Amino acid sequence: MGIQERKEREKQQRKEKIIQAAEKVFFSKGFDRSTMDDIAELAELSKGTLYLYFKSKEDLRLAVAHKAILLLNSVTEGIKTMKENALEKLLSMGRACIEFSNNYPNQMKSIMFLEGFELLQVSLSAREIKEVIYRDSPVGMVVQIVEQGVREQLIRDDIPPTVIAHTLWMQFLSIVQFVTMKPAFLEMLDLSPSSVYESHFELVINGIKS
Amino acid sequence: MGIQERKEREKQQRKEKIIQAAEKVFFSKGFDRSTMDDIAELAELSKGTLYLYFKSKEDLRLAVAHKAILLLNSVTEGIKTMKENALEKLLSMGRACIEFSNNYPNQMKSIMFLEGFELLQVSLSAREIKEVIYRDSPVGMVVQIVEQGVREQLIRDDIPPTVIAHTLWMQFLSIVQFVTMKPAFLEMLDLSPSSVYESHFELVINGIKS
Amino acid sequence: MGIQERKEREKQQRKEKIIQAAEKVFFSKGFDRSTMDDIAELAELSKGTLYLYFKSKEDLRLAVAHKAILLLNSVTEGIKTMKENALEKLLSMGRACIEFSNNYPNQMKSIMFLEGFELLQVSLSAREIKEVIYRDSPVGMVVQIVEQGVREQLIRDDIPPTVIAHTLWMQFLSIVQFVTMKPAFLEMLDLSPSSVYESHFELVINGIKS
Amino acid sequence: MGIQERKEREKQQRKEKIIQAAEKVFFSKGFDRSTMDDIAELAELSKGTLYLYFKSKEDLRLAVAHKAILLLNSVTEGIKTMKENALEKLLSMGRACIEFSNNYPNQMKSIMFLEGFELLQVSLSAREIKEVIYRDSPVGMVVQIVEQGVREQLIRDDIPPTVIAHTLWMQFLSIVQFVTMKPAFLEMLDLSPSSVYESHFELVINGIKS
DNA sequence: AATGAATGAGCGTTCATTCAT
DNA sequence: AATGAATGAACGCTCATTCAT
Repeated sequence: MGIQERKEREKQQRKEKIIQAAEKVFFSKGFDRSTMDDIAELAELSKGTLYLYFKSKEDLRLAVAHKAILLLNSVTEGIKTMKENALEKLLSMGRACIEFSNNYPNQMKSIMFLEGFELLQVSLSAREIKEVIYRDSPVGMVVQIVEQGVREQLIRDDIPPTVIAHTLWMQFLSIVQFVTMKPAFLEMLDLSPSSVYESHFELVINGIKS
Repeated sequence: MGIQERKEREKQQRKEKIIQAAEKVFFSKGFDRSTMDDIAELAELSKGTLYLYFKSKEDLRLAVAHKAILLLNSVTEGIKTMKENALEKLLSMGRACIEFSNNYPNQMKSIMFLEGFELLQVSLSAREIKEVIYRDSPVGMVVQIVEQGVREQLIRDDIPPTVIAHTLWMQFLSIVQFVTMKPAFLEMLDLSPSSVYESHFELVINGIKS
Repeated sequence: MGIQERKEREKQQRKEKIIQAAEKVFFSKGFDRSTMDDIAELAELSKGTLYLYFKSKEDLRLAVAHKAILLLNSVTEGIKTMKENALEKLLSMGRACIEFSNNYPNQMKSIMFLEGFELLQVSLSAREIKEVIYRDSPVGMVVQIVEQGVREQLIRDDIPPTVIAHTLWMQFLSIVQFVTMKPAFLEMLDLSPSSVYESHFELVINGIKS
Repeated sequence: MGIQERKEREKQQRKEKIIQAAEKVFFSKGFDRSTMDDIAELAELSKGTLYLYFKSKEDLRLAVAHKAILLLNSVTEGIKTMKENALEKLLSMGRACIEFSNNYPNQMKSIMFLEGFELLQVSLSAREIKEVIYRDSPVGMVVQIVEQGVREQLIRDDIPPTVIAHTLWMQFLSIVQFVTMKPAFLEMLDLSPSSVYESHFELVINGIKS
């Protein structure tokens, strides 16, 4: 009864707490430089306890990434069913992602990290990557919107929608990365993050119009 | 005299040999997974000697990246003085970079790596980053070309040239990263690298036109 | 009453179940490589429950050994009251032990283990050793038989019976150990276990004759 | 020249020092309970240095055992060429081994340990065992002496010499084990080690006479 | 009585860096 | 200048034991 449920809930909370600690550590020091000790200390748990919830550091990395992707999806989900046309939807989605990036910077870094560079240096099988990372990747939604845009004759049809969508997504991630990871450059160039984002959208939307 | 010069030359050769060894090791195993032993063995020097030429592993990483950037610059340098218009120059530069990426994949990874994600996870001071990495970054040339394009009224002037240039460069790196690091996806989507690159150029050039 | 007795009986059964699980685990993986988790899982009990019945892993090891010794005693007990002379009894006892070793190899290993080498590497007080291990050791019976043999003038009396008995017992254990733990050598030497055992008996009986 | 030689000698001395420390630790606490930290501390070296000389803990175990066997061989070697008959030689060898056991108790324990119980729980291939442990095992010499005894018609020929030799050797080890590891029992039985040894020799020599 | 979550000391091994030669 | 032996702080992970429920 209630007691069972409470226990289960506490277990989930603890798991969540570990994931949150791992997020912070992974994205302040990088995955390889993070230690299970760091995470345990931040989670206010013993190192041994971590292994009660996650079978390895790699497993924890995966959990961190998956959670971030699900969170981002929950934020962008509503856009799918909106009455907007494809170009407006892409813009909405971009802005939603940026808002997400402001609200949950660690999670955004996590997504970039896992969709990004280090992927092939990781000891994940291709199956695991697809299952865990890409099954729920936001890029899927981008593909759908681009396909809608081609049907609406708003988006050029001379390039396959999947290519356009992946290109857009990668470009978007790169801009977020730029803004997030190199604030010093923005200052140097006397630019605000939002102006960079809007310029980016302006450029790419312009680029894909039919 | 001659003896002095020979000594100096030999010193440079040794330094170069170490950098070459480090390149190979870093980009076959990843930076964190590379050991100074690996590098020393490949350089046919003792581990202690490495520290005569580079004060730390991080310092060696920097040297590797800098060399790669200089090499890329040497490849793109000619474009600056060509008779082409800005849009043609951007395309030329993009294609030159891709050719560079094919000819020197390790060096290209190095550039992406150092201009990319991990940068702030690294124990470099902001000064060092600017000095070593950005002083010679290819993005400087992109800025010049975009400025030329604005003068030629080929490129939109409603967004500052530096923003356009950096956006282009980051987008370009993200596409190279995508093609290089995730070949499995290209296969899945039944796409060739060159078609992805050309689509990318098509989109972004279209996007920046005035 | 009945309820009390049933509870007591169930408690004993649980204890026995734990010992059985421990036997299996200890003798398939070795004591040090066995974990309390292994044992708990096999006993279908929680790890914490193990500590209700045994105060430590070492305590459990002792219980396992003691049980094995009692079992061996039960097998050899009948020999004491037989009508045979001492030499015949020794042979009978040796053969009974070998049969025991075939029927209960794990238990035999346990006895060898605990009477053997590792003993002093174990955190047992001398008192505990005597109490638990030697109080019921089969060597006691060997002493009695040798004393009978001396009375019967079949066994030499120039060496104290206790010495002869312990020597015989240790030699016997060493042979069982040899046969049990190094089957590869028997194969190499093209020998069957039983021929080794019979040779051994032949030699030692011959050696102790008066 | 001299400098090279000195370095080499110091290296050997360090290796030897590590082996000596390992011997002490292994045989006071048992192999599994011994830690590389223990050994490093006793050797007055850092733990890392241990791995400069031995690639793993297991490798160190092997070195300890091999050294002990070689040392024992060096002590018994002279017996082979003596003018004694086989029975006298066996006695000489037994006494030499006992003297060895007194002078080098750790090494003797090492031999017993490695020829003894734990052998098959060890992650050594059969090849390694033969190569490292048995290639030089003293049992080989026992075989030769027994064969001589059969030729001299002093030792019974109804049991194959190899069986007799291995049986003798195992019995001998078991007695040494008894005396070495269980001194409390000797006290309890009011026996001196030497009387136990002599009784043992008396019994087994008597047993193998033709 | 029974659980199982939590602990934390400890393990074998690695490797960037130092330093005597 | 060059070496390579030595260091020691980490690392990911394990597991006997405890204790609140």
